Amino acid sequence: MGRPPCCDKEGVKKGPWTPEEDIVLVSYIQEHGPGNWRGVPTNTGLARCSKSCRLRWTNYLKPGIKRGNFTDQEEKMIIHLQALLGNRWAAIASYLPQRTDNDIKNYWNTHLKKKLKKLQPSVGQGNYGDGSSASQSMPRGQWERRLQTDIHMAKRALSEALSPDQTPSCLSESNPSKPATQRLSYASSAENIARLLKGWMKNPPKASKTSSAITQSSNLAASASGSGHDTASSEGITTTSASKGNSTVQLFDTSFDSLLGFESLDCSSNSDFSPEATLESRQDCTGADMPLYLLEKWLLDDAATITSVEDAGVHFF
DNA sequence: AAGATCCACAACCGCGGAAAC
DNA sequence: AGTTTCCGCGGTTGTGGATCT
Repeated sequence: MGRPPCCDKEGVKKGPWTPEEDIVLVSYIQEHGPGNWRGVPTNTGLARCSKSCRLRWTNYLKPGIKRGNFTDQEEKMIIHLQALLGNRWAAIASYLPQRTDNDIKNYWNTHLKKKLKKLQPSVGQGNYGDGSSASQSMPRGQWERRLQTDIHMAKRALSEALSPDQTPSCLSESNPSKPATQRLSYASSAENIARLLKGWMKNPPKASKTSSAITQSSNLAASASGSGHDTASSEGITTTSASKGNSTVQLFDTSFDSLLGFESLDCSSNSDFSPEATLESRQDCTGADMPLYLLEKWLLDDAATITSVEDAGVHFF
């Protein structure tokens, strides 16, 4: 039995997140780290359920997330992995570290499904249908390989959990003098928020009280996230003066003081934080640029093959 | 120009597994 | 051992923007 809904209590806000909420959430996570989601709403004062907070973080605010514009490489990878794993988006997402399961799922449902249907009229009968057929009619050998994939995921998660300071080498090369996790984390959070603010600025809410703070904040976020790519700064947002007596402003000053702990994170000076550069630099260590036949081989072959592929210098984990 | 329809994506919902009690 | 609680996952829905009529 599943548990009853966690968010049926009164006063829980639903719907799109506002920049204010994002800032509060990111600020809190910056301080306490992700996890213990139940405590997030109470500790932050957010009128959101814990689930919503977790979702917002994992799907949107979490550092290192790349959004939109799936490359051909990514697309092929998703198609292959979907055929192998079925609709197990979290597992698929683990091979595309910059993409969230939700993003992949959406992309599959909105783009790839149709694309494959066009290409293969008999798609419903094969592996490239909706994932259920892939997993349900999975032969035993393939099921075992799937299990093996799960084990690899678990191993990876475990090693990450056991070594919080350890990050993939590609992420720590840009500035060896600072903890890579922190550097990437906050820079990317700001980047994500800046992106959000960009959209928000197009249709700012009527409450002018916060808009000046947000405007200021967006500039801060934009500056923190570096320049030259898709951020609020590229939209030509002007800085407006914010009244220091305004409590809202103070809130955001505080939030961004906190957030801009990452102004010391050196992200602005590192042009590699542009989405494109980040992708490229990461591909070196994620295996995203790995030839697909190797990937398939790796997924389909037995453990010995995995070892040999890794020995050849290809490391997913 | 206005309304209808389509599309993409963010967010919600409910379930299952696992940990905590 | 049984129950409750939490987290994560996959399916689905709602909404806003884009396109079409």
